[in-house]
Amino acid sequence: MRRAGTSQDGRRRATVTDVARHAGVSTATVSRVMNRNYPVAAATRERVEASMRELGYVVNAHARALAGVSARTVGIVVNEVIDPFYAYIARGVEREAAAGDRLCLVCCTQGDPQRELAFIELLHQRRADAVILVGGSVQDRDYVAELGRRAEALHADGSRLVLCGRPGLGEGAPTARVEYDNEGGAFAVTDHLLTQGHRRILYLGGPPKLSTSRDRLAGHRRALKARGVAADPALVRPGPFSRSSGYHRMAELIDAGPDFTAVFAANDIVAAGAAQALEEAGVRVPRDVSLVGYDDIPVAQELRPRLTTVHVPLEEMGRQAVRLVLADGEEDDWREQPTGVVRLGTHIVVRDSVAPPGNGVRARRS
Amino acid sequence: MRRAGTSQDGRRRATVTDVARHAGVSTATVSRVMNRNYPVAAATRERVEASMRELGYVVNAHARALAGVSARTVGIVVNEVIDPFYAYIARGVEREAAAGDRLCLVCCTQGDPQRELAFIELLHQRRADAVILVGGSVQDRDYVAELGRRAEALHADGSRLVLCGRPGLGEGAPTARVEYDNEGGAFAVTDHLLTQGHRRILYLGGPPKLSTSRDRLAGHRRALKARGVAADPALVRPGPFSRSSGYHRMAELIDAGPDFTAVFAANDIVAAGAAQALEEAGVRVPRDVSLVGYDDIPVAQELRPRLTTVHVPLEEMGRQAVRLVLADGEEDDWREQPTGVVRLGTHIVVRDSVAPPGNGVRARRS
DNA sequence: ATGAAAGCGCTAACAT
DNA sequence: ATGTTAGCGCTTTCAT
Repeated sequence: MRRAGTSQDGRRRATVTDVARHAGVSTATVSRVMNRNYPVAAATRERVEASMRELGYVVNAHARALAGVSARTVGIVVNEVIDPFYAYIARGVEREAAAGDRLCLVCCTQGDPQRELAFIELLHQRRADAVILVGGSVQDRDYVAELGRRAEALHADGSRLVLCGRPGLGEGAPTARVEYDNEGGAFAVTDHLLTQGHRRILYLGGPPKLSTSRDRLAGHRRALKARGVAADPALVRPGPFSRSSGYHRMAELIDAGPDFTAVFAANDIVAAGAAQALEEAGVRVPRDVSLVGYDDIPVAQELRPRLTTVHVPLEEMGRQAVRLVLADGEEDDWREQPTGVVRLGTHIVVRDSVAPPGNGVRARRS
Repeated sequence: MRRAGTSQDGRRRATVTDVARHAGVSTATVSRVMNRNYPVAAATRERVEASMRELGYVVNAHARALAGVSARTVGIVVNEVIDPFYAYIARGVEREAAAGDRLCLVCCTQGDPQRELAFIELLHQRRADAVILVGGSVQDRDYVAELGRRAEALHADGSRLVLCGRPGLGEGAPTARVEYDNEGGAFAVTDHLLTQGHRRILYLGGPPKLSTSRDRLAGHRRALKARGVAADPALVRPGPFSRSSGYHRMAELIDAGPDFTAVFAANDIVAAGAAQALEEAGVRVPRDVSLVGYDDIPVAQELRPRLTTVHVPLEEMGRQAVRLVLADGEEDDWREQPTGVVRLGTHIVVRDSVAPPGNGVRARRS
């Protein structure tokens, strides 16, 4: 390995010491010029800046961080950057971080909790100002306990674990949280279907262990109950949050499933898959069957008919996640408390995929 | 500001020294245990590891980097994380980086070249192993020269500037490059339209100063020329790479534009907007007018009719970008050379949005 | 307004 | 196999 400080062409890179010598000042002065946090004579400043330019000086962020300055970094851990749900949240985080003059370390777990833990560790090693965990997770007892320990460790180092769109870790854990009304959105959209007259609603759910899935299903059930509609277990079909899963589950159920006149897909991606299966089976939306999704990502507007769904303020969640723990300039007072929760609303957005019950899909077991 | 090394509860965080003392060994041994790069007696190792656990020791990546070890970080600079074009490339970068045990700093410029420069600087300060610039850019002379200087500076510090899907910086610049056959894809898809019998093809281009736009337009023109079809300037309409721009430009041209029987949108997003305008105007695709896009991002499969487009190996571009400059383990031989280029192919993917010329859209100026 | 010098936490010679 | 120690490049008291 190349020795530290030695460049490709063998010339050492410039350091504060070099700049100081070149400008005929001390390193302290150079530091003061860079950080503008202390008075420096205009002439001196000029000279130092000229030297920096001439030597092609680039400050070493690691040295700076080691000397006790914040690394100005926030870490964000998501399943998948290409999934719009995460991408929008990531955008919010990135923008708010950039506004606070910070850079963003993005980590993708691909849904693997072990990888999630590993990334938290890596971000802790880099002394990230905050570590933001995004999206639903398995709520396994041991896992939650382990996360609690990590939260503790981060907090002890002056950083913070932020849970964005996922449940808390229990009383003790020093985490901040950004929630959205997941259950409420599911309630609202189910109620919308009910209001149109639907009674047999097929629920194409998410992975059953994910907190997000559970909350949405809970909202759905509460809505049914509120209207006194019996919850038929045959109408609840959990599965992965993927387009292909939506497609396959839907195709299967059209072929040999229970009767239904409406479909509630637990997210828009699953809805897109379901829409294709419906289309291929010649089932017209919304004339024969109504369809709704969840999240309100762009695909909802591209589907035909355009998809009625639940809007989730994804980008805002990302922004709040960083704002919650990183107040720049202002007094630290209330932010010093280790836990803080922000709760954002969701709302239904009505488009063209819902109508009163039509022919529906009838059981036609072979 | 809280003093470095002092945690929330006032207890100092553990350092190698603490671990060493606790385990009754020297700091060197602790380091050797962590890095597994040197023999350590099994018993000693156990003891050290126990101490690390007990003290909740988390290595400080900055101290490590300062001591001369790579920061194991790659920087990626994109326009926008929620744009699938960039998101897929970012995914490739992230995965390849993770495979090489590195973390990924993601920066969004929102299309602003100044911000791009600022991010390059920030990534240099953090001593990223590589800085990957993604997507087309303005090829303004001064700007290219400035980028060249940054490439030089990075290279002098043992890092590398990688241009991913954008033109080189000229002979001298020590950059690596990942290209894709942008011009060729545009040629192929135009030729496809021509083969179907189209002669009046409306070209809904990208921003005229972007290299990506230029290359695509060039391919389009070459295809026309190859078939001896005159290039009508009225049929070339540049504009932003956005859905709304596609929508508005299309609507306007339907209303009061030149005749055409096919539309080539310079990317799928623009195509999605155009498709909506066509739909609203009652122009049927592909019966009345054929439509093609570029990039082959997921929306192409959601549109109805499904969009014929040009596939670009986005994720692979991202992977290659990091692979090109960061070979782990293997000999450095050929990678030592400051410049390297990888060129990836593109290919047309035929779906349902193209047919022989139909009624087309006729000029009906008000 | 500026300088001198003591760390920050780690790694890698160099010793033993 | 393990210990000693000299930096890595910066910030920040404490002097002046």
